[in-house]
Amino acid sequence: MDVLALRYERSTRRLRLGLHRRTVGPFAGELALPGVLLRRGERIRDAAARALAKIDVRSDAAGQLVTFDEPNRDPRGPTLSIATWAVTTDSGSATWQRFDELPDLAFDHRRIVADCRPRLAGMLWRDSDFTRRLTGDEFLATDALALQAELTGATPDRGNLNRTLAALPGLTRTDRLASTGRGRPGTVWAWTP
Amino acid sequence: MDVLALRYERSTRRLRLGLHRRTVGPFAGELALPGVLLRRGERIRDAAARALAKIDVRSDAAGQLVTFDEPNRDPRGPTLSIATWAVTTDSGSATWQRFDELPDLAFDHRRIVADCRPRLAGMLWRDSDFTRRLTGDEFLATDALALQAELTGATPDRGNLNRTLAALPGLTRTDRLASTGRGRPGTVWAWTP
DNA sequence: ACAAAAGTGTTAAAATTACACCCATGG
DNA sequence: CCATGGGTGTAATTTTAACACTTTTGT
Repeated sequence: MDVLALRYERSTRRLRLGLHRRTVGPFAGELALPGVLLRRGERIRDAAARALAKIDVRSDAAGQLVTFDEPNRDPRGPTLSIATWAVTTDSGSATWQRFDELPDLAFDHRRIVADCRPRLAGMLWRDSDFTRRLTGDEFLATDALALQAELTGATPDRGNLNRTLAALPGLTRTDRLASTGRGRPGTVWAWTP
Repeated sequence: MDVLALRYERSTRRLRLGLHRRTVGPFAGELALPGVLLRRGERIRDAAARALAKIDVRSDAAGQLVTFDEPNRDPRGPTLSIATWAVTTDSGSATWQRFDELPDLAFDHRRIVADCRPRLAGMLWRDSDFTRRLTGDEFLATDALALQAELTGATPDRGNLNRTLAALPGLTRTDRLASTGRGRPGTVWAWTP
């Protein structure tokens, strides 16, 4: 069970993946996705929470992405890996890296990330739970832009994204503005419930 | 590990799911998806083959759908279930039932099928491996129509489906016709490689 | 006034859907 | 010649994408 722990850093407008430096076992000293072996009868969600504890991060939710079953992925022997996502606001003890600046990772974790990134990108704006956790309760269109850019690797059109936001159920634009320094201040978007 | 074993019956133009009557354990006597417990280090594909052996069916390929982890799904204790699909032409020793005429099933298998059916429907025409196994090397547009109807529960528009087929890479319409009895004979579609 | 940042408007292209109409075969 | 099944044509609708233009702020 490996977790893609995501954290959106509002100040820098970067989306980062939480990595964990291994201390033991194979690939000791290298960075890896936080992961644990699934205990018999354990729920995926609980295992994800255990994995996140490795980087001192809390997150109450996680969703499953895919299951990898290549027998050679772990030199200790063949194991399944269920890849899951989680979103957090804690920075914990993790090393946080952007998707576009990923260092080498232990096991087949680069492959896992490469495989899961487009899935996460596809969930943005479509999976409201996922989306809302990433954006937080309130955000600016620029944050939305940054999130999509970080996930997909390409900056979307501002105008089109504004319309996407306007069409999202549960999301409304407030009449408040937020200034970031220079330039025209942006409108604050807020989730309803 | 549970397998949704699919079989397209050309003569009746029905898509059927292979079910297995349990002889032991909980739910003995009831119908269930063929499944096995994943052995340590076993590949999903191999486990699926073992499961299919329960209904005396061979199939060289399978793909994963989702993983279910509800702890109460099996009265023997909490177990994960990776749902996978497989397509076969053998009838084996299974009970074959249409999606729309599913009897009660053991465990949470009805839920699994309900959850996976739309996923399978979404794979049709998009996942060429899956699609090709269902249709066989050659088929008529009517078979395509039947497949989509059986998977989605609604008959699509014939004209639109014809165009969908025409746009599929690797698929070509031959100049051969096939008569089914009464009515105008249909054109044979064939996969290239 | 100008550059930077945010937002609106308009249009083009593509995909989805719906439906009317024409063709080929068996009785 | 007509019912049945198969196929083509056309148009409306919606989605996605692209790009030009306007507004608001700080310096």
